[in-house]
Amino acid sequence: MASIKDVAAQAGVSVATVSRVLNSHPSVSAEARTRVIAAVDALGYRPNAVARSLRTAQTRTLGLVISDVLNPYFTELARFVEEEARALGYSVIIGNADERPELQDHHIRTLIDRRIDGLLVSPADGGSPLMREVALSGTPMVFVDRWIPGIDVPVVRADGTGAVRDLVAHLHGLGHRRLAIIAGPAATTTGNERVEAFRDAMRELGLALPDAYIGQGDFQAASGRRATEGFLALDEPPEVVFAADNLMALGALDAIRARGLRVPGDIALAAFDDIPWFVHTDPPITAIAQPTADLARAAVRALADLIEGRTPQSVTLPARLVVRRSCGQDATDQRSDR
Amino acid sequence: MASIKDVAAQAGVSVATVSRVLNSHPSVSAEARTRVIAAVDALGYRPNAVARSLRTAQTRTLGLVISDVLNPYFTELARFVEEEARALGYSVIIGNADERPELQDHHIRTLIDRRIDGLLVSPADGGSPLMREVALSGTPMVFVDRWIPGIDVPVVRADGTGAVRDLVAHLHGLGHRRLAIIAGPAATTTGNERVEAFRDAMRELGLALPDAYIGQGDFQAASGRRATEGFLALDEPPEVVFAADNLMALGALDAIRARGLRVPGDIALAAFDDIPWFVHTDPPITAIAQPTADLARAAVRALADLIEGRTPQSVTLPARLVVRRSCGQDATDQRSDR
DNA sequence: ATCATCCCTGTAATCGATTCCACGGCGTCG
DNA sequence: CGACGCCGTGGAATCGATTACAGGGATGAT
Repeated sequence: MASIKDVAAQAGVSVATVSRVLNSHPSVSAEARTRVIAAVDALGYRPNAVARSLRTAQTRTLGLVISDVLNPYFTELARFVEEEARALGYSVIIGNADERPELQDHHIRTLIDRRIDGLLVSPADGGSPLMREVALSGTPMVFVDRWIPGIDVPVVRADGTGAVRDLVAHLHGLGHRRLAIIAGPAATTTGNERVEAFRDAMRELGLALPDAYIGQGDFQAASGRRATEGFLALDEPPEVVFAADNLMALGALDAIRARGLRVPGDIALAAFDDIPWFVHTDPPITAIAQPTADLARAAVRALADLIEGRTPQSVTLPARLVVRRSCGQDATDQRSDR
Repeated sequence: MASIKDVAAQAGVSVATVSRVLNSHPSVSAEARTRVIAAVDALGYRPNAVARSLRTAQTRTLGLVISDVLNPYFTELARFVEEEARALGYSVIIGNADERPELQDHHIRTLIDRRIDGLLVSPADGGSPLMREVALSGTPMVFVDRWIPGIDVPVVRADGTGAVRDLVAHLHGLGHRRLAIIAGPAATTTGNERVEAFRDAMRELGLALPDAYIGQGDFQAASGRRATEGFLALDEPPEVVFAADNLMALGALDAIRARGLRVPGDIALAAFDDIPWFVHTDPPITAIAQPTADLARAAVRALADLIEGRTPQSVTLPARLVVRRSCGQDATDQRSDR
């Protein structure tokens, strides 16, 4: 593979001149410039990004560590993150933590070793020593979706409290009183916040949230199934199951089906995180939709700001309720499907 | 960030010795080794992967260019690719081509510029000049899922002909005679092969595949919707729509719903590529499942073989039919759901 | 004509690793 | 006792870029 030296030789100039042309430095004569350009495409020369990174101490690469790529919400987030990053001239390396803290640490390690310019993280846990160390070390870092209290980096996330309140009101309006939730891991902010928002919204309507109606999940489908089986085995099972993410909702649906029950006839179902498939499930599932594309864009921009020395903004965008048929029909509550 | 020089100074040895310790070179005295190790973790030193890559001319990184991350099939593929690569000591950089050839080229460009050790590609088109050039240049490269005729690199893919034949037989057994297909782009191998397999299987049963029953899609949901609308507008619409991937099946389902028709009562639906959501759609969708994890593993291994100087294997694994309810009930044809 | 200035260019240092080569010390063998 | 070989070590070259610095030539001003 041709190097800058070969180009210099071919063009009859020094490597410095070649470098200047490539970086469109002003002080190069028109003649030298054309000769260099000719040599560059005669040789099919492409600058070695590794060498360039070593010298300039920047890689124009962002690291994105997400909790679970197979979760459509995160897939979509990753896709928009890459899109915005590309628009700003960055590449993205995605690390999939699979909701496993040690895997998350592994990815952070290798990303730092590769000297990525900044890190976008949706933490799978409450924060490892490594994560604190990285944040303290001055590596530009932004939390997206989930964050870690006590680590002082910008956070870009959706606020679901309003939408959860809307959801609970919707359920209440349909006559449901016994509402259960499948929570995410307590170590994640989204795990806690969604339960709290749910509890608060219920309290406002004078409903209690007994412990038996709080299932412990881990944002994976299997845990949604287990938690739902637990609910269904109660003497007085809930009338509604609200899953704190889409995969657990899928598991819940499995468990309900396995019992031979029907949604929403026998039990209602709702989920946090809306995804295209929810339109096509049987029945279509009522969900709380996050503005994923906007979150991704804001997160990348905050990180780029941090990297390039500007002042980054923490951003919180509202999530919104999307009513479908999985909680029952309600003539006063019709909305568009997507 | 501490460099090897700092470690050398701290340990009172030369950088050469530090490097030897880090690479577990044999000829280092036990004493020097312990001093170096002490210095390394006193300083929290981590080798700079960029510098190392420059010197050794290898990055221990693979590039994966896929046609569409939002397609659950490719998401899953990517996830298993990363898993296997990690097991072999490689990182993965994913480039999402979004079924756009120019974006695919962009990603190949930047990956090559970053000097990835090898490239895993599921081409979105029939092959750009760039792709041919890269293949010829000796960059280790492997095609996965789709491939490009005339470019001589190992191919890891699933063979769907058997499964398609099973599907057509299943449909025939249910009494369906007018079968339509939504094809993928003609520039992709999977786009063509699936149509050919379908046509052949139909011919074997004495069924014709009129041109009007071949819809042209691009593996995206919207095209599945359009093609299906076309079918439904025919004087004699098909009894079955077979979508060549899961997203087009989703679009087909949309179009069928929009017409107020029911699956499978009014029209049957089947898809290539099975995904977890197909169990939960209304109705559950009959699909052809690829052994995604095995494909991913085989592809990474072939690429690693190529990189490390062993002889790589092209691999073709069989896909299999998974019957659900979207084509109608058939007592003789019951299988487990997943 | 002389000198300062500006423009263009090249030489060389540098980034942080790896690795070839040479060298000093010590043990072994004849 | 001398030669040889081996082991551990350090110096320095190298990978492919960027960039500070210096120098040469042309130009303009005085």
